[in-house]
Amino acid sequence: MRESSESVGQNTRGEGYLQGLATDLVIFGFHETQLKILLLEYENTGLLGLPAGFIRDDENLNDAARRTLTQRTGLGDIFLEQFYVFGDVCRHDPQPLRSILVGKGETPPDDHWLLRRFVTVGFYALVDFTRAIPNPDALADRCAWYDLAALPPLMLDHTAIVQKALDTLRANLDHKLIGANLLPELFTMNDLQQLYETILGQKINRSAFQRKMLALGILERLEKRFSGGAHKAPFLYRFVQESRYR
Amino acid sequence: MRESSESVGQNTRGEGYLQGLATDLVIFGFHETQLKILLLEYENTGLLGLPAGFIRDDENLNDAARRTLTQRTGLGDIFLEQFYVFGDVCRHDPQPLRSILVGKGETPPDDHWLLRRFVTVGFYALVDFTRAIPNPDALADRCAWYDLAALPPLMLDHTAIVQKALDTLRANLDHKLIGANLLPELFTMNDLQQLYETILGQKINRSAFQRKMLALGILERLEKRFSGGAHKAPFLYRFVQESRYR
DNA sequence: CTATTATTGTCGCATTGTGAGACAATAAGT
DNA sequence: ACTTATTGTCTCACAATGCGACAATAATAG
Repeated sequence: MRESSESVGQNTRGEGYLQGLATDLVIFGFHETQLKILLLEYENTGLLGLPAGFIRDDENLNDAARRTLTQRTGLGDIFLEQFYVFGDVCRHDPQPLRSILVGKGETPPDDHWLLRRFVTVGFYALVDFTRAIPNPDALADRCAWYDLAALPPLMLDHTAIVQKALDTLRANLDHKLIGANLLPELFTMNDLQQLYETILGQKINRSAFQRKMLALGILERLEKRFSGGAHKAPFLYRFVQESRYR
Repeated sequence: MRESSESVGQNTRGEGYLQGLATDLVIFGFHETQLKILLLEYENTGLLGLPAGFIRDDENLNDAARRTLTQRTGLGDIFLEQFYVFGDVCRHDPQPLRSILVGKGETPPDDHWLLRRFVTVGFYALVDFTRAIPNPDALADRCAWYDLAALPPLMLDHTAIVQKALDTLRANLDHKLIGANLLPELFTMNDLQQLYETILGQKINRSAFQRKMLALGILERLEKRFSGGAHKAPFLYRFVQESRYR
């Protein structure tokens, strides 16, 4: 699939896209007891930022966000949801985008559409770390996972956007089936508990957690696992089919 | 205060406003065991719709929504929060807006900015029914309360927007102090319970509700009331100061 | 092959939260 | 004074939760 974003730089008026509106994606992954998010690196500028996207004239807002998600991860059928709209005037700072365009060898006019004020709709996504294939967009040089607990400074207000996404994730932990989207197909009860502890940032009682998760009736217990670590081999679990993806 | 929206009709290019972005407000009130919302009436067209607003070039998104809220209700210091962005292409239908402009004696050109596609940020507000003074905008003829349980057909996708706002209200009922914004300064425990029952659409056990509310420590009990109905006079309550408004 | 050791699955107990009913207190009307 | 309906509070049963204890078990050490 050809990425239309290849042209957003040369397309100085942003023709074919909604003006002044964008999406910012906080894409969560989970690996080795760490929550991670995908960031884009802009090498000639030293800037780091969230994956972002624009909305085509003839495209639904949510579809635009999902298109961007698929372009960055190679995955389509995963959890993705709006969480907040960032619309303060003080967000507007054309400098980072100008640096990025210049770093790409372009000389953007002062009224380039990407240098104007943008309102951005924040989305957060939950992806299986082992299945995602990070892929930069036309303006970025790399796309890579970063540990949420040791996040470097981000461009614009992206740090605040990440914080708000994390708050939303924590608030929705009980209601939505978050584990089903952040864990691989098969996992142990300990994997699940470590995920919850990492998201909430606090310890959870082991037996109570196990009891509660099993009582929900959304887990399917398989045969035991063997190769892994020392000591008693735990069961493997899988989410029952209807519980994935919402 | 002069209402800038007086000019959005004649201002055919929408100069000074963000293009293609608007706010829609679901303003909840509570009166006589009924949940109500504010609607605008457009007399020459038979149309009904939610109060909406635009965002100035130099204005924060949330401030724009609050400005519109104040213009419609006369109230500023009340609960107001984003709940969803409606950005589907199929929302776009220039017909209702055209009818409204024509009904106002204007002849909008086909490329009038109000007839283009709009993405709208949904906000919901909680107001004290007894304090609000409904006030229409420049395009509407009346602004009035409508019973949520018997809502007439609304223009565009406004019925779906109201439904989504109600879903959000129910989901947030425990976390946010919703009673503090929908009830008058002083109220009885029965008032509070009827509000919760109306929002949730189901009966609540009386003693359990009272026990739980008192345990939250957010209520201040005053002297008894007298004049009201027959039978034992209930206590009056008030929310402790810090609990209002978030 | 046996003992050690750490981890897992499960159970029991104490505490807390919740649903439902009961009762006395009370304020208006008869 | 009596009736009646509503309120504030209590008790009881039951469910949910936090916390510790226990046996089962799988890899490793001797």
